[in-house]
Amino acid sequence: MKGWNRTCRCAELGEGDVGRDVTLMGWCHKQRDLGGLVFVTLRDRSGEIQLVADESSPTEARESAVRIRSEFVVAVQGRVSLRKAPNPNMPTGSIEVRIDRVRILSESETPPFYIEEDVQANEPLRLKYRYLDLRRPDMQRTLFFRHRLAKLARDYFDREGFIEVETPMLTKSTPEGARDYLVPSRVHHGTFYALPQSPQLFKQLLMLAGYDRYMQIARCFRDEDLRADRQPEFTQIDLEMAFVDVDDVISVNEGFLALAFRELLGVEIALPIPRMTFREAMRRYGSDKPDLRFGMELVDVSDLVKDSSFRVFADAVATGGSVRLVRAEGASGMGRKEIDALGEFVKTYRAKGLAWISVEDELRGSVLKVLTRAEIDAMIERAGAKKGDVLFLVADQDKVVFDALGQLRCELARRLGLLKPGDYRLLWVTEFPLLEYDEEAGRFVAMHHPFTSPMDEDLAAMETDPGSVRAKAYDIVLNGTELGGGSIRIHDQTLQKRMFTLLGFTEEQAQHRFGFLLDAFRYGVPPHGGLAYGLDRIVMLLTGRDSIRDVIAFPKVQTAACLMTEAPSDVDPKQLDELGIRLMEGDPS
RNA sequence: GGCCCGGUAGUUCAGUUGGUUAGAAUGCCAGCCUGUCACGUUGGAGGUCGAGGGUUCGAGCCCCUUCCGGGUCGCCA
Repeated sequence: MKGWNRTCRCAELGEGDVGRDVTLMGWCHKQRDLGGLVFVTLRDRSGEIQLVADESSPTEARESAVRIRSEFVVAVQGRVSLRKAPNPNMPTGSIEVRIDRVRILSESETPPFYIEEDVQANEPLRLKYRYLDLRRPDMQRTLFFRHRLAKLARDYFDREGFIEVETPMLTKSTPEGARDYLVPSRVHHGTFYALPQSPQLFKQLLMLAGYDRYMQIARCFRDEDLRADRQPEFTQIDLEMAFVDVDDVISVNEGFLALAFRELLGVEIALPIPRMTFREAMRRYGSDKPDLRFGMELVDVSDLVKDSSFRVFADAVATGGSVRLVRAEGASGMGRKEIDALGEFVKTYRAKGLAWISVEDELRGSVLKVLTRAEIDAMIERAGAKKGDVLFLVADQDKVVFDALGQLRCELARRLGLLKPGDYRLLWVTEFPLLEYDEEAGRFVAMHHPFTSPMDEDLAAMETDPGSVRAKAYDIVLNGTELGGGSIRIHDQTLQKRMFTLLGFTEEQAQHRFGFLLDAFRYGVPPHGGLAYGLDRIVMLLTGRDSIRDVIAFPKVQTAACLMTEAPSDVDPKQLDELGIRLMEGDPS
């Protein structure tokens, strides 16, 4: 910098620095030329400070200051002074730097949107000019937060004896689970690498290789449709431990979570974190990731209406389903319009309808005429409903009832204002089913992945009643969002073979897909298990963002495109030739 | 793949029942201005109403198609 060395960042200066000569570098946030008196607000990642030039300033410096426009990059030298007119709304508002020398390091076109805290620009515009968006203080705070979380994870797990190992990004496609991103091989035409959906198999091999405790901040890829909380590439804090069972994994992670909440938020987490089995979570909350910040537990009223003349209820029970309700306390003020909207809401989860009973002096509701007074009174009593409450009922197969009411209770909590900021409820959900039946495939598929260990007490049922077998699998849930999940893995070859048989793989298929793992398992496998956190989601939740795009520096939009780089893009025909790829007619290029 | 919402100056938006030359705020440019910090003030420039087609004497507005963006269901072991 031709002899200029930055002495500090803008907002690191305070009243204690008055009289000090400093050199600052940053971006012009705003310039105000009052005619002979010029103010420039200089911004860097620490914050802002006001620069001032007037008649007593060197002419050259003042003339430069007049030329400065928004987002010019400038270096200034000057003396820190107390302001004549302090600005109490600005952290450095009591001081300013009287500039003696100015260097305009880079000019800037007028940016397409103003660089400020609560930007009003559309998201597509922000994403096209992400490098400008990232200048905004809230984006910078978020990325600093993310950095601190990642560093905290590395430091904590290092202290606990974990070592970080990088696993391949170009690896083998294992088409159980999400769709893979594929990378064509130039050397072997017609074959493809896959980008990893997770380092799952590699971390298991590291246990087998004797590394004992592994962690990695790992990028993962899944070629599935995006959501507000889902990106095609995302980051996991990935862990694996040898010679452990469920409690060991949970214990070391509770230490991490407590530390993270303390260091990043100043929040003390009471340990141990409560646990709930999958079965209980579904029964009470209709969800495998219940939000415990509020009550509104599901109430099963199947037995009360199984003989009802109202066929919708009776038939649901008769065909193996159920009728359940949630009680919305004090919701009787809701208008028809709002209740109808809730009906539409549950339909997105395949419920056919939403019945409701509003408990008032005179009952109101959609099922008053089709149910007997005794049936209604019995439900009100079981739900513990008082005047002012509304009961919402869904009758269907359990899967639909749980899904619809589980989501409805969260929606009601949002609408009724039951969610308080700063309230953090962590929960371990345990004993997930090992398998779930896939109607489309006509077979059982692994709920977690095919290497998840069944619970010891359920081993005998694997062949007789596969759907009932529970796994040594666990999720960590925060306020209704899954932060991470993991399992104890199968380390026994015989058991692994039984698992593959259950999943309908032939020996050949298993060998083709996971042969390297099965080979490895012949050479001495320690019992092992682990867990992976969604780093992006943790940052999202702890910084209170609604969109995962806000916690990723360069995210993709819903169509998996990057608006800044315009990826994906067509490529030079020569590149395709080298890869032995010919596009079908109608495709670009 | 389904459903819902959106696209108008650089930006954020308004635009009535289809009717004259499409507006506001802000930003930008120029002049003036010595304590501003949403500076003030005077003047000025700035539009492919996402794109294509249709209906009409006439379309930002109605219809069809399409592109782009958002939410969501399916999907995400």
